[in-house]
Amino acid sequence: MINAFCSISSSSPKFLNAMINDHVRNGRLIDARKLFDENPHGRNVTSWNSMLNGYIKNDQIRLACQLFDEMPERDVVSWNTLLAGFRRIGDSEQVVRRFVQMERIGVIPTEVTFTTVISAISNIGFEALVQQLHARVILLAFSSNVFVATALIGGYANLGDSIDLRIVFDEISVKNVTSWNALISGYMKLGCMDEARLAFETMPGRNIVSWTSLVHGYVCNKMPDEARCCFDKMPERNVFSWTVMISGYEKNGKFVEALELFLSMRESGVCPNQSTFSSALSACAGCSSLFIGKQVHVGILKSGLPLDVVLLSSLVDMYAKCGHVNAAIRAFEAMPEKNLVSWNSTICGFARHGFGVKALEQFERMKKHGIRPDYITFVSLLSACGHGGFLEEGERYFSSMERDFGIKPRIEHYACMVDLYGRAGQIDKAEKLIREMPFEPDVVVLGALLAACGVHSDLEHGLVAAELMYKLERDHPAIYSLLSKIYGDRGGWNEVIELRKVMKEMGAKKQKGSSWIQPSFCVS
DNA sequence: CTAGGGTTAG
Repeated sequence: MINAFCSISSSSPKFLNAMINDHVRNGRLIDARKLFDENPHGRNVTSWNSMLNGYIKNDQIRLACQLFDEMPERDVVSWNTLLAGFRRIGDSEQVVRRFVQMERIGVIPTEVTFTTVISAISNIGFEALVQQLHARVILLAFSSNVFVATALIGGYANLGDSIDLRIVFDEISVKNVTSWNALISGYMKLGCMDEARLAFETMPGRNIVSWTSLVHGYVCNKMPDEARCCFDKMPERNVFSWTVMISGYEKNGKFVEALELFLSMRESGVCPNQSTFSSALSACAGCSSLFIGKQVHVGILKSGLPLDVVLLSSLVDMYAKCGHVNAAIRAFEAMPEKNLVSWNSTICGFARHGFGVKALEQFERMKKHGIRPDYITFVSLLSACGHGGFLEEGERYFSSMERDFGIKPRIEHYACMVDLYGRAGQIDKAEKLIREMPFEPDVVVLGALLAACGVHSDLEHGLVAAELMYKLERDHPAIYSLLSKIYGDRGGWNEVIELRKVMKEMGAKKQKGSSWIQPSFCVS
């Protein structure tokens, strides 16, 4: 009896494959491989495919590639599986490359192939391929396939094409909740609020993802109150829904609301994950709440979640922004692997708390570690130079960013430079920079110039700056407070009185400085 | 045996 069983298991590919799949489903990769190796004669393409899938589902893409190369024969499923593997790790380039390769050697793609490729390129970079793949989908009569069409909805959403988005959706012969959800997300991404709402209301059945997509859509369209209203109506919430709403408040600058909601989540019994904690830390960073930030930190440690790079960088950033620069550095040093973001956070932390020299030193360390700076690094560096009064260093960094690092200065960088020149009293240089920069000056740039004119009581340039600012934002308080300061300095009291009157009429008020009051609740 | 929708630091 036992012998009979053994002979079936080793000679029947069907049975062998079922066993391999069972192992893979339960994460027993080693057992699957052992079974696979022990039955060299009972294997067919499907066994190889199952093994390939096993590596991919267990995030062993390298081993998967190795196995793929060893395969004696490959069918379209082998290719589809490999493509899915690259998509899984977000390697769109490999997906496209392998897809082209497979076509070249004459493997006929299936609906699965298109679903995988289209959804992989929807992320970024190959958007132009969406229409071309769509054309092939039409020719092969795959348009009505719900999987293919759902992937195409995402593709057209990325292209900003709400018309084709709808056409693709209408082509689906049997729509399901996933395709409706893709439609909602797509419309929301393009800012088509009414269409998204209508789709949500008319769809036959909603699930938790539909609700979460709607909430997320409101968040992305800067409507946090609408989002909350929808969030409150949800029949059930999971960690995704909570995280979307918490990070939504955070992204819209409603930091206290974000933290209050984080507290409610803890009371609800739903466990936060790395994203949730990360968003909570950002909210603490946003409102400089060191008190809550520390408690969130403890919560992370107590949760036992793996500390990934994203989470640890949020932690560094929180401490840096809350002014606890030492803790930021300690958290940074404790990171097993550091990335650009965590380096940036430390440089930014030094810069904004007046440790200009340390910010520059940290930048040098970062370069020694072989990390390439990005535009954010330079914003921090230039602002460090501004706060420290390092005019020459600032000029040097500014000119090196494009020359040595290929980073085109953005308007933020020009604003830093205007600030730098302005503080040094070189208002003409600041003005020249503004005239020559390839952007229209914005409120930040003009604000820096106005501030400089105020500090140095430069009436002539101050008036010009104020006039420009007036065109952008006629009731910007900086205009009036700074002009009145300049006139006041020079004893032009009639002008000051006149200005005060105008300010009163417009309701402009001098911006008040205030300290951050810690919200008086606790997060355990 | 292979496929689609919702979160993530500066």
